[in-house]
Amino acid sequence: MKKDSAVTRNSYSEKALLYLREQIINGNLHPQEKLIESDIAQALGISRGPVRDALKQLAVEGLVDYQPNKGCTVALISPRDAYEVFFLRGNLEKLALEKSGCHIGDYGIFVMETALDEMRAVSGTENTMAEVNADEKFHRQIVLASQMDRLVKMWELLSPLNGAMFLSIKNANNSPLAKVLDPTRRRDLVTSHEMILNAIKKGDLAEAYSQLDTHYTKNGERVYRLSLMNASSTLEDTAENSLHMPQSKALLEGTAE
Amino acid sequence: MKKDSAVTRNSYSEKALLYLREQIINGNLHPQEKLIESDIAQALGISRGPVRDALKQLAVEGLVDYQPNKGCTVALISPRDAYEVFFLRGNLEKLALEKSGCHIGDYGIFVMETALDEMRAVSGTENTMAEVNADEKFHRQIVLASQMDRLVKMWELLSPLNGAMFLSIKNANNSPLAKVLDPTRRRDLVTSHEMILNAIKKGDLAEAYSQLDTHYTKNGERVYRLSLMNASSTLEDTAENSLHMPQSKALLEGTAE
DNA sequence: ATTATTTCGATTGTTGACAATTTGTTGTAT
DNA sequence: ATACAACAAATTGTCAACAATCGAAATAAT
Repeated sequence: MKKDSAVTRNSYSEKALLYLREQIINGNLHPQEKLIESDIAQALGISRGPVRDALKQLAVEGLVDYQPNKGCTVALISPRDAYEVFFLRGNLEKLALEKSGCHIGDYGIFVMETALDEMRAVSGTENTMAEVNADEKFHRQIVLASQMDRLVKMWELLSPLNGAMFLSIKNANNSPLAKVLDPTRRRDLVTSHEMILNAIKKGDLAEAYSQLDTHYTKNGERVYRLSLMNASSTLEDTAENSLHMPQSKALLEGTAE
Repeated sequence: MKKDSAVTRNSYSEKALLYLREQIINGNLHPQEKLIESDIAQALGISRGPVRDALKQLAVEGLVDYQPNKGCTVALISPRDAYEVFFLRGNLEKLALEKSGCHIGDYGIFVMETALDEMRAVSGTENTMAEVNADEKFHRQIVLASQMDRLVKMWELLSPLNGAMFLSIKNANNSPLAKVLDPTRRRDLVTSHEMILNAIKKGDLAEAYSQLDTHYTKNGERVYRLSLMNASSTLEDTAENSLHMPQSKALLEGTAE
């Protein structure tokens, strides 16, 4: 009777949130597309209330733009945004490492290696959602080790956006140019995480900083290149869309060494 | 102010949000006190919908704890939480300074000096809310100079909690012990900000870092001492505090001026 | 033809009622 | 008395209808 697991027993608000978040991250809903509460509610077979809750949460996460009395649109993630998210995520993780003294603990290490295995497993497939989940599981351990609740919460707030950009990289891979880049990227996904983990295992804080920097810097550059392709191919975009990317070389220098 | 139209025409959700946030920060609502949607709605003369929205937002800000199907309580801010908020705020500002190359701009400097004047003005009074506002105005310029929207948003998310702790410091000043500490604190409020601003004016990034660190460290230690006092004095109030919202039948309308 | 004004449709903001869930209470059996 | 089940009260979650607002088409004015 009471066996219904926590997942099945989610509230409608939660269901709508998960549904919309996945739809956005998977690219089924396109940037700047209008999100109409009644339509979403009808599609999910629920009423507008829970949908409104979900949209507000998504607005906090930055996946959705909200304007009072005007409604929500799927957020258009500019190269600038992407840079910021990677920069913040990376630096939050560096702060977490500092706080934990670069000590994750046996269980944490175990989880990270499990996540690495998952990355290797999906490395050949097209299952981007699995990639995102593995990546998140890996990095989450770094943040959790800080034992700072607010830091974790803050980091989690950036995760959906991070996932969205993961996906946008994948979508760009449908273009011919990207096909070439893809294998490189997939290899990097595994190896760069391996190098991070190794540094942490050694307890080498400076090295871990450095690996985190290059990891997020690479991602930043990838998204930047992607945005260029998008800009040239599809979007006859408005000027504010293509905000110039900051110096992509020293993307994350921060307090490292 | 001149934003009269904007303020007056705020949505009920926004009004409820501002009202509740101020009530919590001012200490009129006590930690762990249950927040019952119907009561708040009735007190404000509106319905539960907007109140729910406000509570969800407050939960994101960390001023309120939310449990599904159980409702909201005013967040109990532990010394640990206080430490984390100061730590994060300080480090976000350091990141911002780094990004701006420690260059705030003429207007920014002007605003910061204005904020400093406000601090000096209220230095002798009991107007803690004014202190909070001035402090916020000062530090916000640092963050804005980074020109990183996400960073600003993230920093703003911490502001309500920061304000709440400001206030809790003040409340503790009602105790006899704190009376001694108070003048010191008020002097520090001005001087420590002066030192931060001077470092920034010189463009001395390292010095600014250092001043920010000591500033937030001092605040952290203050809140920590406060928590010790609270623990010893109000020992028995953990379990059953008052349950209902006392005053303010129509306090909501008071926003016009 | 262009600009200003009005109307109207679509969408969000708000509400009060109802359903589901949690919590406290009462009664019963051991 | 204690533990446990059924019930009752309080509170949150959801819904469908209504009101307020925005945007665009239609109309009028210059």
